[in-house]
Amino acid sequence: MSVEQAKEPLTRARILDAAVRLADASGMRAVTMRAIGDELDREAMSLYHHVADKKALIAGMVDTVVAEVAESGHAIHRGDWRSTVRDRCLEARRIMLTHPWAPSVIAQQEESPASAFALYDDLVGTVLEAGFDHALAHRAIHALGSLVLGFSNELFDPAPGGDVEPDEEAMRAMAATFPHLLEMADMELHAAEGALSMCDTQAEFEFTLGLVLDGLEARRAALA
Amino acid sequence: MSVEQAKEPLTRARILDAAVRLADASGMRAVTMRAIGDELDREAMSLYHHVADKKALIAGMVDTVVAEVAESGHAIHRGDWRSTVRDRCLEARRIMLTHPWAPSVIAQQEESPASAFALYDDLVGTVLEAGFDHALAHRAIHALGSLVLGFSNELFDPAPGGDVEPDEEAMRAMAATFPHLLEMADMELHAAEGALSMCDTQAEFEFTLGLVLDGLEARRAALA
DNA sequence: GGATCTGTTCTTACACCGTAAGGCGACCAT
DNA sequence: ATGGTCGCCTTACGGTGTAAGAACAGATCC
Repeated sequence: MSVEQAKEPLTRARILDAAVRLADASGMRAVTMRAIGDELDREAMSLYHHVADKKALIAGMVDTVVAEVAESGHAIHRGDWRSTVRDRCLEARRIMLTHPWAPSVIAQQEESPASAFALYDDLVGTVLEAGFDHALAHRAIHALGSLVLGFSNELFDPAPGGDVEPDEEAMRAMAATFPHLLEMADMELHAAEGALSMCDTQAEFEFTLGLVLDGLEARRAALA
Repeated sequence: MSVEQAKEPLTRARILDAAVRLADASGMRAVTMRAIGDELDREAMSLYHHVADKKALIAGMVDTVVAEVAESGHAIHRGDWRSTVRDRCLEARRIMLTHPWAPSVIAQQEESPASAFALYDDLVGTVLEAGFDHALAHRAIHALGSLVLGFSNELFDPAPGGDVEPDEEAMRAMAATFPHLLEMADMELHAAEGALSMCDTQAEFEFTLGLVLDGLEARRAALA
């Protein structure tokens, strides 16, 4: 019996890690105090010594993800502001896609996660140096932030893989009711050449990011 | 006893209405089957005859809000595509603000709400008529959708009213760690002249919407 | 009239959730 | 030894979604 090795002690960090892992694998529904406890081979109530309550735990999960985004910035090459900011946004999105639960959870937070400050400070520094004034920098932050957070939420992907054989009758009814939409879907599906869905979300994200960056550059040039 | 008037019968629509009302007033946490039942003077289990389960109920709530956005379009004046689309987006955002729970709940949906089709069909029709090709129309949809959904989620509002007397010491530490951010906050707070927060979210939304519309117009002009 | 059927509502019950309250053993300074 | 602190566990409670079936209403047919 004395062979039993002491269990790794519980830590806030280990708890948040387990929670994030659970959410990544099985969604937010699976993140319960008891499930996290199981993951770490402890009882649910033991978590409360390291985390105030579930709300704090979720805030911690958010902070973990935002910190991951902030750190991803340290690796990227610093060129002109446009490509620097572009790369950061692409990284941020990539990370969001590895944590599909994150955007909607972030949207529910009532306080900014602490690690967001470092992220934003860096971003603001980059654009100020490029000649943005403070007002434009501020707006840039909001524009880009909402883009990264909003784009994971696809409200519109009418043909998500599954329906191999679309119901003929329903299709005809749809075509009558939503002529433009069906026409567009037709063209885009044809252009996609047998892709699973008509939406290539990555391309659409990059397109929109381009729109926003172009617009910011135009405003910056107008300042000078 | 015979004076008792028959209770209004339960309906899917009445249930969804009550649920939305509850969420608007007290947040999603308050939306429980029992609470909805109370609101309608029924038992919780009675709801299940009109709604498959809670997931379906929430999908119905989303559909109600999206339908509200779709209908808000019927009233607006149809001018050039830019102002038409702009007005629709502003209306959509206004409606989102009356249902603060909606964006994060919409983000969790795995299927497009049915009423989104009418909304998008109308939007696609507007821009096609203005000379967009199908690919550009498709991207426009995604760009604008993510804007409306993403912008309610403010990740960044560092001074939200409450802290009247910011801790001097903490302030100094922050200034050392996040110089650009604090400088910007200073300038913007001064410019806002005693506003509650440095962020005027409506102005920031309209700014970003302008960026996106400008960009789309440039792409459209390049097609011709 | 009564009997039957059909669709709605209510009763009861259960498993699971977050977490309040307090107990128990291992360490550590006195 | 002794008392204190720290980390973890046990028990228990009220609230949640919902499965199963009973109770009730009104329409339909004899």
